[in-house]
Order: sequence, then structure tokens, then C-alpha cells
Amino acid sequence: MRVLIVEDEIGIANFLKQGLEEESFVVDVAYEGGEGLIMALSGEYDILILDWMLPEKSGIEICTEFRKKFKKTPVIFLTAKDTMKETILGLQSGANDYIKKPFHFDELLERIKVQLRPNTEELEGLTLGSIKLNLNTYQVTKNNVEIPLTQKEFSLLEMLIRNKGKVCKRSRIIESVWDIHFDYNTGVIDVYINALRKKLKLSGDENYIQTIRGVGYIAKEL
Amino acid sequence: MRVLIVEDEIGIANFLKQGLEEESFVVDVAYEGGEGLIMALSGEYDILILDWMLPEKSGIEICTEFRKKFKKTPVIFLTAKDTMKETILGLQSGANDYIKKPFHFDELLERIKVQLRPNTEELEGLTLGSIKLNLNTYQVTKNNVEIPLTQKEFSLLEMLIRNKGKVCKRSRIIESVWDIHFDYNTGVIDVYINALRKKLKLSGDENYIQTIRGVGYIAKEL
DNA sequence: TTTTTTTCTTAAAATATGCTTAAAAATTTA
DNA sequence: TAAATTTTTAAGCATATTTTAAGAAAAAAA
Repeated sequence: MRVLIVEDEIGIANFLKQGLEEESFVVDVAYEGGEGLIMALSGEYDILILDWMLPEKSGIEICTEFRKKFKKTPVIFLTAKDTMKETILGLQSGANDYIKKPFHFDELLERIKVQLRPNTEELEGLTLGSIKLNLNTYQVTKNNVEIPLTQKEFSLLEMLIRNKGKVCKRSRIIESVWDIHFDYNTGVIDVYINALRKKLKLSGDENYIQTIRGVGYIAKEL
Repeated sequence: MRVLIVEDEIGIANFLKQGLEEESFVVDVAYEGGEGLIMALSGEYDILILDWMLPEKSGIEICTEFRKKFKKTPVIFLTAKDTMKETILGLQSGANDYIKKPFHFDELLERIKVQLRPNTEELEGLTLGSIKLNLNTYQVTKNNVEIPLTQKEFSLLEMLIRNKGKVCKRSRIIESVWDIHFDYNTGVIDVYINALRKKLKLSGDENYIQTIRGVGYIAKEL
């Protein structure tokens, strides 16, 4: 991750640069506003740390200009201007956070991490050997070949994979997949296990879904 | 915009609620942690304001649990726990900002606005293949030809595009577009999907809105 | 081995889902 | 208030899914 620090006090700038480099960021420093803005606009950075009072161009000006071109790249103010009014002005100029000096390096670091937090909402996909189950798209693939499943098939496979390595009793399966909470004598489970094994071609050396006679089924990688 | 405040001090809670309502937010308050978490998980809120110390469940626990399900919804801590270590813990639990008491309401408000700031996607308008959706003018075009849609049609299309690449369950659609929060058996969705497909001529090689039988619909570029 | 139990497999029956249309109800506009 | 538009309900239809059921196969018990 690349960080641009725009800070005219050399001591603070060095302290920040060193600290962030220890956290394996790639850090560039600009010591005055005009230079800072030009560097920021190059688009090479994942995040900006701005002082407010700077020679040539203030942090506010940098932030405002920068936002015209880059809507998303996070900007954090790090400044001695600590009044409420100033904080609000800083945030209104497009910054994502506003930290007042004196500051704790560890808190700054954490706030940087917050801004760089991947904001992907996607849930983790479930896998079983070469089988992948995408909970966003309800797609199931085996060796990247899509295999269309019906709702009940999907739901059963999902339950088995979520309990990968553990035996799923028939009673738990009928509860979880069919939402039936009383004793119920039926052969549906067998039929659906059969359908899964057929569609997913789970035979011989790829028998990911095994029968535990008298109990239920277990999904496991072999 | 809907805000959930979880705060056990009634005075502060009322103060916040009133202040935010004056800014035309819709505000709900939970006075203890367990209740707060349940409300948060309902998925009805655009942002959470959490106290740390709460009866039953701490703000940290709420935030951690909430993040398991909602990766994106912003969370702001508002707490008297003001040490650096605590701040870091709060942010690490998944919060987006951490404000220490005593606080200025105007700064809190500004920080809320920062979190709710529309992302680039919304600024540039939503698109789905050659279809463009302008949220300001409520115009929809396909290949730059305007296609008039009714409100419900627009709203449904907007929801699908906002979740582009992800399946929208029927239950989520009826919640989001029709604002119905209980189990409701209806065929309106089908009718409106049909209308959209017709008006937007989504057939054959342009079938941007696909049916996931037994689940819902998914919008995707092919 | 024979019997019993459990699971597998298949096909048909029952059910559910989604598409399409038309008309009724509600809402907005003139 | 009447007309136009939008929204919702409802029903028929085709099709996909789910369930039942029954015989075959396999495993365990006697």
C-alpha cells in the first residue's frame, strides 16, 4: 500500500514515514502544499495523510482539489487545528478522518487501516475439494464448470459443506434443509443425496459425500 | 436515512435522537446491548451509533457480531472510554470511527455524514450493461434512448443494480422495494420483473436480469 | 446362509414456481 | 369529478421441483 504524507515539520514527517514503513507501507513525503497536490494527483497513492497548515497550499485546498479527481481514495487530516469548527471544515473538504495533534501513532495506524479496510461485502464461498459454492450468485462449480442445482439440492449441499468433516444426522438434515422439527419418516434425503452425487459426479476417488450407515452423511475432502 | 443508537444513558440518547431527527434522520434507540444487537441485525439501518459500556452486551460485542453479517454498514463508537488502547480495540472490532465523550454534536453529525457519503458508484449513476440509471433525474436510458419507467419499476431496477452480481431474494426485494417486513405471498414481483424485461427488451443475448428459481433474481452483465 | 434392515435408484405423482395477461383497485392528474 | 396512470390481485398455463413410493442392491445381524 502506498501512502503520501504532506507535512512540513520534518521531525513529524520522518517519524511517520519510519513508523509506516515498519508496517510495510510504501511512503512518500511532500514538505509543501503545491508539491503535495501534484504528487497526490498523480494517482499513485492508496491514501493521503495531510497536515492543514502548509507552505504554498493548505491541506484543505489539497483535499478539495484532490477530491475533484479522486472520489474514493481516503484522505486523513493530521493537524494541530483542533477546534470543532476546524474539524468540521476538514471533513467537509472531503476528508475521511480528522486526527488532532498531538496524536498516538498506533491510533493513526489503526485509523489508516480502517480506511484501507477492504469494503467488499462478499461472503466467503464454501468449498469441498474441487467443488465451489458461491453464496452470492447461488452458483455451484466443479473444476470451474458450472453445475446447475435446484434450491433443495443447493441447500443440502450447503449444509453438508458447512459441517465439513462432521457427520450430519438424518434428523439434523431434515431440520436444517426441510425445516421439519418432528419425527418424520421419509426418503427425500436419499433421493437428494443421490441427485447430488449424480450431478456432481461423486464416485470412486471423488466420493466427497459419504454415507454413515444408520446415522446420516458426511462431506469431506479425501 | 435510518440511524440506530445504542446508548443506556437516557439523557444522551434523547439528546442524540432529537438532534439527528432535526437533521431529518429516522432514529431508533436501544437502551441495552442485547436489544441493540437484535435491532441492528434486522438490517434496517444505514448507520449504527454505539456506546461501549451497556447492560447485557457491550458495544464491542455488538459491533463484532454485527460485522459478521453486515460488512459495509458504518458503525461509529461514541463512548467515554477514551484511552488509545480502547480506541484501537473499538476500531479493530469493525467500527469505522471512534468518538470520545464528551463530544460536540456538530462534529458527530459531520462524522456521520462522512460515513454516509455516497460512493462513486452513486455519483456516477448506476449502470447495467448498456442501461443507465440517473438517480437525480430518475431517467433510465438504454443505448442513450430514454425508457420511461414507473416509480416501482425504477425502484426495483435500482435495487437489482445496486446488488449487481448478487442474488436478490424475493423476501429482500419485497422489503426493499415495497417496504413490507413480514411474510407476504404475492405475485407483484413477477409482474414488475416482467414489465422491466419488456420495457428494457431484455431477451436472448441481453438477458441482464436472470431468474434464480426458488430464490429470486440477479442482475448481471453477461 | 438366510433374514432383516438400511440405503440406493428410478419413475411417476403431487406440488410449487414463475411467466403472462387481463382486470380490479388505488392513486394521481387534469 | 372524471380520466388517465400506476399498482395490485388473480387466474391460466407451462414447466421445474419436490415428494412419494416401490423394487433393487448392499450391509448388518441372526
